Amino acid sequence: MAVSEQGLTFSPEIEARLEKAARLCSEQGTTLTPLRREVLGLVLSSDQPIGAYALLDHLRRTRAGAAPPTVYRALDFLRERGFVHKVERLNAFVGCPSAADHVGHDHGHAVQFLICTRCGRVTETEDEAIIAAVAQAAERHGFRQMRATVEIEGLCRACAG
Amino acid sequence: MAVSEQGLTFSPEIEARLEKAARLCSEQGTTLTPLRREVLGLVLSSDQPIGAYALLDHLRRTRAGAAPPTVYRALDFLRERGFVHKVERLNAFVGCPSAADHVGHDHGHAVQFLICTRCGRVTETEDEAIIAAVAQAAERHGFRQMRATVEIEGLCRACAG
DNA sequence: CTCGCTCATGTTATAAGATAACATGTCCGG
DNA sequence: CCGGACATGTTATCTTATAACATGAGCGAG
Ligand SMILES: [Zn+2]
Ligand SMILES: [Zn+2]
Ligand SMILES: [Zn+2]
Ligand SMILES: [Zn+2]
Repeated sequence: MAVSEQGLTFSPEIEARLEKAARLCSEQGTTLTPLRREVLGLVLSSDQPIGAYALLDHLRRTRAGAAPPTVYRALDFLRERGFVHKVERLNAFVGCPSAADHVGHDHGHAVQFLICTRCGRVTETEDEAIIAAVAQAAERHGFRQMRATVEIEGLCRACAG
Repeated sequence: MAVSEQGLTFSPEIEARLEKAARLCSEQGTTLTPLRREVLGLVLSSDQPIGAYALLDHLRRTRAGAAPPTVYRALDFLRERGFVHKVERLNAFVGCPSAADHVGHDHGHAVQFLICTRCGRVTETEDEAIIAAVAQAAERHGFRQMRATVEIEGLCRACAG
């Protein structure tokens, strides 16, 4: 992405997603501020999960005063709205490919990640069979499930050869 | 647990599990050293997942020189042998209730945790339906799965009331 | 016996991830 | 003009984890 007076500029596809996110936010009465927009753009521009401090390094190109709370607060906002997910195994963040579909309601409780340990790429899925199996297992234990973290590690098709 | 000249002493049930673990180690040609034994005992004595630095605090009662690597190395050893698992959501460690069953081969790739967000207790399960659903989802994506982290959060039977 | 290897641990330092607490500034309605 | 809501700035600290190098016990080859 490029640096301009207005902050970072991203690829056309990502700019389009940012526009959409901005629209969704204003429909909810919230704001995708320039800071939040930049953080989301950076996450979406990464082809791998990106850590908070890597985001911070990028942010500092345009925002001298950026500090950890700067990026964590933006990430909190974006995660609450389902634009971004955290991959627990990696302590890193990915953009949600279907953020527009579930409009502002975080589906993070029903998502699974496929993490390639070779190329580092992460694929998001929403697998009904896994969701059902998890719900049943929880029920069988008398457990009132709120959310589930499902992160599958291995080799992606390309890397498995 | 009590502190003696020999290090920490645990409850009889836990001492029995430590004995068993020691036997399993020596069958594999490894050693459950006093340090590793203490760390395992501390993990088993906790009714909740315990963090590395909490373990470290306990350890220092008997080992003045204990430092982060002391506990992380012991945990690495114990995890490799399946005596201990890490709960990723909590960055904390739990004892494996079935460590003796799978003798030295870490089943951590096929385990699920039920985490109660109220009382903090964690239950380990090995649910075939979840394992199968995860394997199928991976396969459908052309993904060669190595392991899966499945951590379910909610309220346990007691806490759900 | 002693050299050199392996393994376990000690020791020091730092990296990496996350949050607490308080300050500042903008916007907007009353 | 005041006061509250919200976003961000700022400083400090906390938690989690690893890197890198040092020490020392135990053991087998020669
Ligand atoms: Zn998503
Ligand atoms: Zn790959
Ligand atoms: Zn287990
Ligand atoms: Zn509970």
